[in-house]
Amino acid sequence: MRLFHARGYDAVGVAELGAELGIKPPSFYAAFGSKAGLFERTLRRYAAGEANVFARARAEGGDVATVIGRTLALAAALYPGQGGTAGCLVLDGARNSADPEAQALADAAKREGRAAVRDFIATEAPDRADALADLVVVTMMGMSAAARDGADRGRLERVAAMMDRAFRRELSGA
Amino acid sequence: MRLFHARGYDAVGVAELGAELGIKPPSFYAAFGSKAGLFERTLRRYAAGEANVFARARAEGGDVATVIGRTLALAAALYPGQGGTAGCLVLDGARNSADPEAQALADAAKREGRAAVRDFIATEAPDRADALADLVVVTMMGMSAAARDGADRGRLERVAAMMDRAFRRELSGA
DNA sequence: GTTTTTCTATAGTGACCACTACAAAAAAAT
DNA sequence: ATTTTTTTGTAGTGGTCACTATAGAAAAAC
Repeated sequence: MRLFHARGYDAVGVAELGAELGIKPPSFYAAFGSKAGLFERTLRRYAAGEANVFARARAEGGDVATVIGRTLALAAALYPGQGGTAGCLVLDGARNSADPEAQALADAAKREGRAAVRDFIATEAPDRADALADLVVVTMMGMSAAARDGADRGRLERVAAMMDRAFRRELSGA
Repeated sequence: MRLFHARGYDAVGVAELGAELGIKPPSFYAAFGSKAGLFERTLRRYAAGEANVFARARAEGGDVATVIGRTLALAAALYPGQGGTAGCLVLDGARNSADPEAQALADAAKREGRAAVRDFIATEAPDRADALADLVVVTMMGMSAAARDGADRGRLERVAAMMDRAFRRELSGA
């Protein structure tokens, strides 16, 4: 997971993935079927863990604005990463990949994440849920890209705080 | 330029670039020196043309809030692209590239663009210029990523309009 | 202890990568 | 018209990619 997260799907080879796991290519293919097979598992584990900042924010309760603000703050804390694993694996892991299978897997994970945010927002603002979900998703994509380009936690948190205010303002009615 | 923009630096080969230009590999290397050499030229042409939405927005005049709002609106109109060339070449062209030279070239272009925005914002809000520039850059990165993932012009313009309001609010003093 | 089965390592598959040596053709110069 | 220079196409360089055939080692069954 670390390698995919740090360098993206295409830039890491099967031999290197095997070395990280302590296995050789034949065992790799016996275990995962293909490079994309491991990527799919990796995405699943990633989205099921602490990287799902929206799920974590929602678990603590609160109204829509509170949960979204907490989501952005958690993303700002998470995205700088460590050991080169910056940004979000789902949002940027298959960016510019030449492999359509990897793109499709990441795309499905993104759609799932966006749908969860959209449906949650819809509980308070059903007719503006799409627009507000786009605002949140675009913000998270931007924060992930900025983190990948070296933005540290302080800068991301500053942006997250401004976006929290923006979201509250938009939610409460233009 | 079209190929780099549509698929990213790594995913397009020299043979294919030559075919697009109507030349064979040896002529390609005589003309550009290397694949990264063409990428550098491509970035320069891109940033010197209509893709530099901030320069275009600034050329029309107005105060900081007006120019930034116009910048975001122009980006929303440009980023959906055509023929697969979605998003911004500078912001996403070398994303996840395995070639450090391509990354460095894109990085330099990004820093240049951010500095221009920052310095412009500093003419009205010198002590908040960094934070506000981050807000603008993160927004544009997010819009570029969203466009690459298939967001159409309508959705991007909706986000741009909300971000315009957010920027105005932040600029006028939290 | 012998046999059978499962696993894994070595080594290599063809395909594609950025890049180039070389020779033929076109252009320029004398 | 001949020579020199530049340009270009053919073909191939070593390297790396995802992926696999085969054979030997470990483990399980009897």
